[in-house]
Amino acid sequence: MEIRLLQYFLKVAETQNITQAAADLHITQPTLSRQIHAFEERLQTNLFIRDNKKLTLTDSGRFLKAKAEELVALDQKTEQEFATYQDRELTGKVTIGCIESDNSTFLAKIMKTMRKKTRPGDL
Amino acid sequence: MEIRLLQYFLKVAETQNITQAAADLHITQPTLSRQIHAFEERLQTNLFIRDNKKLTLTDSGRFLKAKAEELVALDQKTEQEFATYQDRELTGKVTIGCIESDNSTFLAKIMKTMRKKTRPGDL
DNA sequence: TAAAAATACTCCATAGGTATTTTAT
DNA sequence: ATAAAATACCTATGGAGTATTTTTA
Repeated sequence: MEIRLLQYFLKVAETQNITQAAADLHITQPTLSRQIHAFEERLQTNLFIRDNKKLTLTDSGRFLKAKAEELVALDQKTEQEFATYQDRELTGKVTIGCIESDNSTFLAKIMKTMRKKTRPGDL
Repeated sequence: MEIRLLQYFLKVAETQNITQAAADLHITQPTLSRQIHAFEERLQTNLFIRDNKKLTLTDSGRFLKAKAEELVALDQKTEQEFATYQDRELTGKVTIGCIESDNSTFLAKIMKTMRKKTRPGDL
C-alpha cells in the first residue's frame, strides 16, 4: 500500500471533490480520477459513493480513512524526525573571524538574519 | 517516503548483503544497489558503511531502521485489516437450490471442499 | 582470484498530462 | 447549461533487467 495513494485518497475524502483535491495535490483532475479508480480496483472495493455532485465515503472508505491517516502521519513524522536527526550533524560551534572594517556591520546584519532563521540556542 | 524503499532498506539491513537481499526481494542485484544509492542520495545521508565485504548500518541507518520497521509493519497491518474488513461483505447466508439428482452428491463434495477453504463459522 | 557491489546501457510499466466526452443537477 | 467526473490517448519519469566492469578480502 503506497503512501502516495493514501495521500491522494485522504485529500479526496477531505474535499469530497476530485477537481479540488487534484488542485491541492498539484496534479490534474484526470490523473487523480484515474489513480482513485485504480486504487479501488486494486482493493476490490468502492471507497466512494459518487452522487449528489460530491463523493461520500463508503463504509470501507471510512474504515480505510482512519488507517490511512495513521499511516500518512507516521510517514511524515518519520521523514521529519529523520531530517531533524540528520540536523544534529550541523549543530555545534560556529566560529567566524573578521578584521575591523565595514564588514563588521555587514556581518552583524547577516548574523541577525541567521539568528531568526535558526534555533535561538544555536547562536 | 515510499514503503517500497523502506522494505528494500530493511532487507539490506537484515542480510547485510545486497545480492542476498535482492534475491529475497525477487529483484536483481543492480536494481537494488541503485535503489539504495538513490535513497541515500534523496536522504542526503549514508545509511550503510560498505566495508569488510558486508554492509553495516551507520548511526543514521540504525535510526531509520527503527522507524522503517514501525511504518512497514503498520502498512502491512493496514492492508491485512482492510482485507479482513472487506471479507465481511462475503459473509452471511448462502442459499443454494438444487433438484434431486447426481448433482446432490457433487454439490456435497464441493461444499465439503469450500468448508475447508473458508472459516468454519461461515457455513 | 573469486566473491559481491557498482556502472552502463536498455526497456517498459505506469504516473502524469492534454483534449474531449459523459454525467448529473 | 454548467460544472465536475470519466474516458481516450499520449508523454515521460524512473523502476527494473542484462551485460559488464570495478572493487576488496
